[in-house]
Amino acid sequence: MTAFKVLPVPADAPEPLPEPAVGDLRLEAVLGVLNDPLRLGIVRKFLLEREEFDHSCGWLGLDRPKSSLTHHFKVLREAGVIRQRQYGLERRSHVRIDDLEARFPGLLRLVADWTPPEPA
Amino acid sequence: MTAFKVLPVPADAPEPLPEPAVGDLRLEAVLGVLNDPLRLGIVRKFLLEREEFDHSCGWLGLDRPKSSLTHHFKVLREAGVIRQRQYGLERRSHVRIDDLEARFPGLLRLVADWTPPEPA
DNA sequence: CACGCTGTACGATTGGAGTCGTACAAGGTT
DNA sequence: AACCTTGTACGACTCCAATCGTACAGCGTG
Repeated sequence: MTAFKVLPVPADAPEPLPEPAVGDLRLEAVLGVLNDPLRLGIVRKFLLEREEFDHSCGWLGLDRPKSSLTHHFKVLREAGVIRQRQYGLERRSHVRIDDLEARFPGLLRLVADWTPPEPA
Repeated sequence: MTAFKVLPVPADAPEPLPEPAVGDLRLEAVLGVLNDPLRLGIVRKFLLEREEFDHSCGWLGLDRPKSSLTHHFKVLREAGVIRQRQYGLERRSHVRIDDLEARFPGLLRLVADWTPPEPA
């Protein structure tokens, strides 16, 4: 039913970092977090190009300082859009596809179909 | 096909106020405008309780100063969420259901199903 | 024409979010 | 242990958006 690839979570995976429960997801919070082209691009790339279990912050290859990326990933996690786990050095993330699809069906489709604005 | 009631526009209706064309609607702009509980409530009420052709600003019965409401309606219009026409004294608005459904299918369903946060 | 009504325009204030530098913590590697 | 790598924490700065008061414009009615 879900149009996006959901990868299995290893049994020995670390606990996710603090995040809102599915029932606590708020539409206005999710939308308020997806109004930024940078974050929209992050979520979109996670949806379209996911191959392994999940990806570290640097996998995106964004040309921004690390402290900026930390900020955006934290914002996405606290709104309930992504889940983060600590794997040794790296903090890997993935989109909470099932949760978002359950609460806001169709929303991720819009994000995946989003076209970034002209860089010019 | 559209799940929302679309009322016909009278032939003698005034021209709409300046607004983005359908093709120019931007997801990040629309989401960025719907991240506010007040505006989310406005659009939701327009979707659920629409009976006449369209409604004036005061129809909502919101307990806010007029200058605040003017601001929010303008923001919604400039993002392409609502269309506004000047009818003599009143400026009446309606949600651009067809346009939004064409560009971002399913988005209005999420807004209509939205539950306002606890006022407590 | 004078008044009332709807809504705009403008400006001031406020709070919050994005951006990023620097310093630091924690795990891995050799 | 020394070092590298990944990412956090904190703080400062800037900028934008929300809020709203006041003054005004436009239309309709008596």
